Amino acid sequence: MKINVFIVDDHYMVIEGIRSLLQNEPGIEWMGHATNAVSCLAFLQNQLPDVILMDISLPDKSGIDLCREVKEKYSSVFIIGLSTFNQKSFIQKMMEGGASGYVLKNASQQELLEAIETIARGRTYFSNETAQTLRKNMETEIILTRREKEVLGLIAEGMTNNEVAQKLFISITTVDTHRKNLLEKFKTKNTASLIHIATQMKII
Amino acid sequence: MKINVFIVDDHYMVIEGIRSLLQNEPGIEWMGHATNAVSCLAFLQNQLPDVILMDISLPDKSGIDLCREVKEKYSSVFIIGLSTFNQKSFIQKMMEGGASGYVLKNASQQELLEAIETIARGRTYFSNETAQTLRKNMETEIILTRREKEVLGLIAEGMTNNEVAQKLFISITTVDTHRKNLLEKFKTKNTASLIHIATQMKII
DNA sequence: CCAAAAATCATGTAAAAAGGGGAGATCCAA
DNA sequence: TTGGATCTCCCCTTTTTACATGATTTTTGG
Repeated sequence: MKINVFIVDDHYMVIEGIRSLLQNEPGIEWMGHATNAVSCLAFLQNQLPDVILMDISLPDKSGIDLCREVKEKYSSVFIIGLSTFNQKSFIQKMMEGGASGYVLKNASQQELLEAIETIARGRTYFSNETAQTLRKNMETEIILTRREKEVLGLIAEGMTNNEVAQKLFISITTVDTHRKNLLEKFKTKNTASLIHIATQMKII
Repeated sequence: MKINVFIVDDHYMVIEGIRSLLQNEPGIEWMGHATNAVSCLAFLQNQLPDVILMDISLPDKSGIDLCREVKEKYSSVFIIGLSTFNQKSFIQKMMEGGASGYVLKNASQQELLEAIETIARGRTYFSNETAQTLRKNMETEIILTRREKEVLGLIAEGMTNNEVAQKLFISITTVDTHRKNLLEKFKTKNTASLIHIATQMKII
């Protein structure tokens, strides 16, 4: 029995690339593609693939959210995260959202096939580099609370504690506490490196 | 006469995607691909394409450097920058490196063809979004001096003025001056937003 | 419902950055 | 050779952060 594959990605070239890579594979049936979250969900109302290849960045919604949504509604589909970024925070989030694996866009045909076949069997798959990244950063994952993310974002925009406090209708000392906790979580000693790291990690 | 096209990109799927998009085009001859700068240069020693589609991020060398190098050696080839990032700094640098245009990876088949054909005729081409970005930021290009970049990098690492001064064997007040000038150039009012913007622009 | 996590607020001191203004030395290109 | 850009240095004041320590109130997940 063939594995029905669907892809969600806003990059035409990637869609074409994957289609081309999978076209002549006897074990795989290409069901089609979507370039955004909405049309993906629309498609799923009529047809259910076995495996969805899903980009983490989509125009209308993050792949992470879409992943969660799809898994809630259709728990039987298996999702493979797809991205050019080999970054822990994304992988982690995608997995939390219910993905079964993660493949980088520079994956070879073989790797891609392996991922699809492994995941269609209900197992998990990570491309080599990804697995490495996961292991390496597993213990250094930084989890922020909603409020901390909010404060961090405003600080990155150049706001002072005072301004953030006014914006969020809280005390300056509270903002200061959040800031301290952020410095603590990121193991940094000042705002400059905090913002630098957080920006690189695409948290802000 | 057919336009000979070559592609340099470390993402297999993108290569396949473009190949698939161009395969049945009568006016275009697919010459092959390279996944890194070295093999690209090796290829060019034997054969010279009319147009090279070049990713800005390659494993061994930045596309910007490769672009410059290729144009120096083979001034007759036209280069199209290829990227998922619609960011001014990249586009600008790629153009300075001698590229004739810039296309985003979510370009449609039509857009891609248009770009190749336009550029093969010696003209320049920008995808819609790209052109917009270019215009929008044309006047806001930020040029830093060597010393400023150096100081900026150290600040991003979490160093204080004092620490930077010791590291660079200069006075604290000098570092302070550089910092002030950086804030001025970036039109920011504190270090947090300075680092945020600079990091996003990949200056650090 | 209850414990844990998150968000809130406070006081006080020390350190660092922001903002303003001024100025000499060097190097490079027109 | 001269003017512009860059790098260097200094003083002073105010604002903002960093660090230490402690505590109360919501939220939230099991």
